[in-house]
Amino acid sequence: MRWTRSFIHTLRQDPADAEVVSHRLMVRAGMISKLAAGIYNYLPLGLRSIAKLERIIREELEAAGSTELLMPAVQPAELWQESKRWYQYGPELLRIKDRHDRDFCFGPTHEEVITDIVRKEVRSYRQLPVNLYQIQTKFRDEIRPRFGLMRGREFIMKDAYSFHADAADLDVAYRAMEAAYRRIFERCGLDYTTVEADTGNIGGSESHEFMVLAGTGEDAIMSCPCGYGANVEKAATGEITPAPSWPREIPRKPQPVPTPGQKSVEDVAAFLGLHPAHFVKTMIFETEEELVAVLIRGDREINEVKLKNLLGCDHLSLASAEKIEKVTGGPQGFSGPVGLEGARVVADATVMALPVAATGANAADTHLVGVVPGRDFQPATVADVNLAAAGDPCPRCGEPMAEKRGIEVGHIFKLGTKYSIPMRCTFLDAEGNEQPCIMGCYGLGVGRTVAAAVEQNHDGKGIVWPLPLAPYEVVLVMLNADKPEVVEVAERLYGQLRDAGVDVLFDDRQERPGVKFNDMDLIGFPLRIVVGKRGVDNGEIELSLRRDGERRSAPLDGALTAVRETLAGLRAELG
RNA sequence: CGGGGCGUAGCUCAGCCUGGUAGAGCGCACGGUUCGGGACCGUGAGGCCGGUGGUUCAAGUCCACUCGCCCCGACCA
Repeated sequence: MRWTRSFIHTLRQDPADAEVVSHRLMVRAGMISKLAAGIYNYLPLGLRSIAKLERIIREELEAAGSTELLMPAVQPAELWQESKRWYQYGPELLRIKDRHDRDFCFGPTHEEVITDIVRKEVRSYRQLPVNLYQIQTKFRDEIRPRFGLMRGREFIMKDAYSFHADAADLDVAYRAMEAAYRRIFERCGLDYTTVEADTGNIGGSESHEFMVLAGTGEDAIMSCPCGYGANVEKAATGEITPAPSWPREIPRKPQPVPTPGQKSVEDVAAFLGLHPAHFVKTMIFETEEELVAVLIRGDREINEVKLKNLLGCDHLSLASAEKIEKVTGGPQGFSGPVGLEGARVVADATVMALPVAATGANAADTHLVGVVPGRDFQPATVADVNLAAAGDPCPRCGEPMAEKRGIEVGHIFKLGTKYSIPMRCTFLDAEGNEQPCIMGCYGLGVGRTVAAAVEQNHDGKGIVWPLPLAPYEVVLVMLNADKPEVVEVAERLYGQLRDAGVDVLFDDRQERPGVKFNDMDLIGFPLRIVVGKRGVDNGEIELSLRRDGERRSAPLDGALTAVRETLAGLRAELG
């Protein structure tokens, strides 16, 4: 492709509305442009990177036994009512009406549609398993779209769904898809990790996320050199370091002490000469049906996702000051478990491990010191609702874990029968019994993966594309485009490269060298070839890699060979 | 949904406080000089100052409403 025939428009200045690197650089490089909040145009350069990723995805999924289909973006409400998600999804689901006033939605995901497709066809266990995927535009009306393609409202996603006669067969497909995902991200040249994940709203038994590691990632993940990795929402820990020993005597019963105006654990601890870990922090949550007092050690935080799963509720939030006062009898900031009767008490294991503690007294400006868990209060439930933090011991090997940030680019689930039962997607087994299909689903954010690649591969000048995702692998830069001898050489070389099947963009613009070089650095083509008057006079061209910028000359008549060798070298690095 | 900010030329922004003929840089067009790391000189085109309604002799500027966009938050007792 010739630059002058393509549609490539770089920006000299950063767009005012772009915050993160990938968004900024992709807009500046002319790969995407914004149409509305969270909705982007994929311009020719951007689309090429997307298409390259899609090709890799297709190859690996087909190899893993999945078959492509394409489902409608617009879906009838009836299906979503069958699965009950029509009522569970909030405003994130874009609902629309047709001219007959019938309800539809723009699909944020396709479990309902695929289940409908499969239930209409599958009758017998002999027809299973089924494994289908699509690459398609989805829409989720996010509360706050941001970060360009990283978190748009409209986005391209690969989603796959599998249907099985039993859990063992689902496991086979799950492992195959997991392996396919690994190959996909490896082939893209991305540094990634997998983590155990919470199954969230989609539900199911087992789930893994694929995270591209980048300091700017939205998700916190805990990882251990031993190989354990988990989303912080799900992460377990080994035994947490015990609190320092109690610096005074343990009374026979809790002693109230005045703590005027001291609400936060840190403040009260300092005020009383104790360590935050000596405290039981009591937080009152409310769900759709009850109030719950949750106890956590004072130096720890509550993991609300764990808590939500434990309570099995749909809604979870901190209770208002009024409700706290009503249920505890004391103001916010002075709650404690001793004598608390208005709410179910859930204690984290770290609390029960405390030999003695300080807590709120459920009375204004008062705390209790010398509270012995199990003696002075008895929680209804003891569970792990602790939020893992950097340095906590790994649940598998006990070594300290690190907290890293990642960009979630893939998420696979064992769904089980969450959709097949309500939607009656069933088959007859070998004994003639009707059984629900066991399902898996497998998502991969296409645009987000490309954005993550930029997030992970850039420098001060622009993008540094990994070869497999670069919009073009090679850019041929013609300098001195007003010199006929240069034009002749450049045109001939471009023809050779094109005929040889090299993925090349020919910068045939009449621009000053500085402008061209800066554009190339900004867009980040892996291999740059420069043809200019200086080189032509010497019978040479210049090659350089974007990632190191080192230039080397090659004889003009050996140019094609040099390009091929360089590309072969880059491919070999990817394995 | 709450809080904050911003909407002025294709892009990045000034002008608004203190009302009085619409600005800069970049980009674009033309001419000239330059030409291997975002050149220089000259000339020029380009704006219902997001929209609506007020106040006023007069509104980009003040007021109200509205739409759009961005940021923070929507949890830590």
